[in-house]
Amino acid sequence: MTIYDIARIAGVSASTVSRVVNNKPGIKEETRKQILALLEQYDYSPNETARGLVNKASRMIGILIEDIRYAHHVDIAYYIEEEMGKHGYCSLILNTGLTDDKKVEAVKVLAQRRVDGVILVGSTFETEAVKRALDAGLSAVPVIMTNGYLNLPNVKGVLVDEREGVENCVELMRVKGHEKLAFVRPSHTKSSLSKEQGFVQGMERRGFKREELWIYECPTTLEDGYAMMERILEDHPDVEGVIFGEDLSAVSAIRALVDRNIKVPEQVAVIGVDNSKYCDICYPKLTSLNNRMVEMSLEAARILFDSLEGRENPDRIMLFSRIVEREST
DNA sequence: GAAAATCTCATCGGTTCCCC
DNA sequence: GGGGAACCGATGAGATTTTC
Repeated sequence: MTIYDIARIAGVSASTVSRVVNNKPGIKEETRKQILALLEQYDYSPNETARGLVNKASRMIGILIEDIRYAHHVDIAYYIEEEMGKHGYCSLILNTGLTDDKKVEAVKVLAQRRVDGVILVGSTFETEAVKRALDAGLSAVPVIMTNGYLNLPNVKGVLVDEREGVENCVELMRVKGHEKLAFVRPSHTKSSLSKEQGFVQGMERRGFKREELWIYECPTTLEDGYAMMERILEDHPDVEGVIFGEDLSAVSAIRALVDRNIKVPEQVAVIGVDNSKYCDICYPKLTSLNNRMVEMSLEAARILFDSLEGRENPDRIMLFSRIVEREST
């Protein structure tokens, strides 16, 4: 059912139907009522593709996520999709994969789909290849990056100070009496490097030298988190606390400690990052750095909508993380 | 003369400007 | 108040031109 069909049935032109659909003035009340009744009767719904041809707007935004299997990525997509949906925007969510090639390909897909705006989830999009792709294909639409930033005129970033947050985790460990600490970063992203920097600064403030620090890298899986904790215990049996760059590995690490009858937190304390749902379903419950994923997602959606409506915002907005203490510290 | 390359135009479903 | 027509951009069908 198109406006032409409605127009034919109503005995008016398509332009008259279009005016009624868009609540434009200049239509006799009687005609408006008749057309509205027909729209209702035939359950008319406008063809957004056709609208997009004229308005040069698709009412669709793109959300790029590196790996949608991660719980906190799903959460971010959920909140953004829901928030943008309230403003009448439909979300196209793409799982880009790890490599630059795939991320660039995803940017091209969004450009082909003529999305009105884009949200990039995570600092892993902070690469030269992605920057070039955005500049080439999506320079005319607003792009919001969560937990990262690219220096382009149409890009804005919502960042969380995870460096300071992890530094505070080191301080919490000290207050709780845990001196010998290890840090496990999830991968070599800008965000995880920032967390590592927080660990280094926190430890240096306590008199440790950079080369003395126990820093590891571990993929974000249950198996790898478990194996990583075993390795740390093997390398440093006297370890008193471990800070993981994300929650999933930290939860596995607690399991590895419990399996060895090592008391958490009395003998080894554990802290994660993300403050995800995993924190409450393990025993003891995991202390975690709340990097404010929900607020960051909502803020990204708000800034994107502002940009689409022509309202200005700063290029970068910084949110501050805070520790949520549970039983593992 | 046949095949390939190139060009032209209608089509889709809306919106909006101009005019009666 | 309301109709007609141009227009949006990609696509494909058909017409025309070029090449071998």
